[in-house]
Amino acid sequence: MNKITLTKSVNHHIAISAIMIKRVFFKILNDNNLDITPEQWNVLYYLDKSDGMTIGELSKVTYKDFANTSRISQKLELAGLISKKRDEADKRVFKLFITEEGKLLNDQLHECASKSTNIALEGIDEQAREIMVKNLKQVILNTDKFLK
Amino acid sequence: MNKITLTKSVNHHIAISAIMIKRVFFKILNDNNLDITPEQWNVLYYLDKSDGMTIGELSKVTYKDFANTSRISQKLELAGLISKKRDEADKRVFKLFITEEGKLLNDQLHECASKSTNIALEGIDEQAREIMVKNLKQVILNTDKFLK
DNA sequence: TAATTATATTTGTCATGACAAATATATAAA
DNA sequence: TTTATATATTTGTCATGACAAATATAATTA
Repeated sequence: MNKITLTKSVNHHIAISAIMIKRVFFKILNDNNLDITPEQWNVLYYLDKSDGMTIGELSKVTYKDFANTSRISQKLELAGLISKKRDEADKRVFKLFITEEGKLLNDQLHECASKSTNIALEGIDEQAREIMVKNLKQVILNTDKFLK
Repeated sequence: MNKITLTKSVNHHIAISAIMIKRVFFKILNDNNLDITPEQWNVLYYLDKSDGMTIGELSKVTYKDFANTSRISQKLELAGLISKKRDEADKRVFKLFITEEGKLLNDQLHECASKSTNIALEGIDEQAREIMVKNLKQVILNTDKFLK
């Protein structure tokens, strides 16, 4: 039987890279006394771009399930970074809005994200980065298709 | 201020790819009625290659902390897939050994891992895969250095 | 209209990741 | 030798991810 070799496996290196990048981001957030997680930032990021998204819409763009997005939103609301409003037309739906405080924090978080990108990608030139994104998009497409 | 654009961010695509790949692997495990997680497999994988590793050694190679490795090992032991033996020379240390049952399962898991690789990397040729691994290794190196 | 089905969100449970604190044993220093 | 320090592992807590079940409201069908 053919055994996988992790030291050569793309999948494995993606997994480890993801963990390490998250750890770096965590550390930077911590060093800046920002009490928020990368996942929570993700939600802030999208709301800052298009305010009023629903939990469901956010779930799709963040590739998380409803349950997690729901809980992350609860925490952000509790922290005063977003507000939840029930949709009048469809009362099942919640729309989420970023608060002023959320916007301020979001700007700081962009700085942190930028820093962690610089750290992670040091020594990898622009062209190589673009190719990485292209191939990773392909991976996401492939896996998405399989899971449908 | 310069804001990040997630649709172009390498970091972001690594994170999403990692989640999606794990989900695919999970599904394949499930479809094959294999009651194990990708992380647990990771430990089995290493023990199958070099039996008798300690929790600490495993932590290093799997990029997890001692706490998680400890708990993952507990579950594997409970499932009869590995056994833990205290080191005679240094009684703080536990050495882990894969059982026959663990070896059998490990072979099946290699099949599943192979399947999920094929799914994730469809349409990406061998050369591109090698470049991906090379660049991801660089990311791991960079982040590792920063976290030291 | 009443019953059924679909959709949006929430809650519960378990595994994992981060991190701090606790425990046990080794090693080094006074 | 006693004390202090370092190392290996475990346990506790909280956030997140997967997944199933529950709840509320809409939309569809009989």
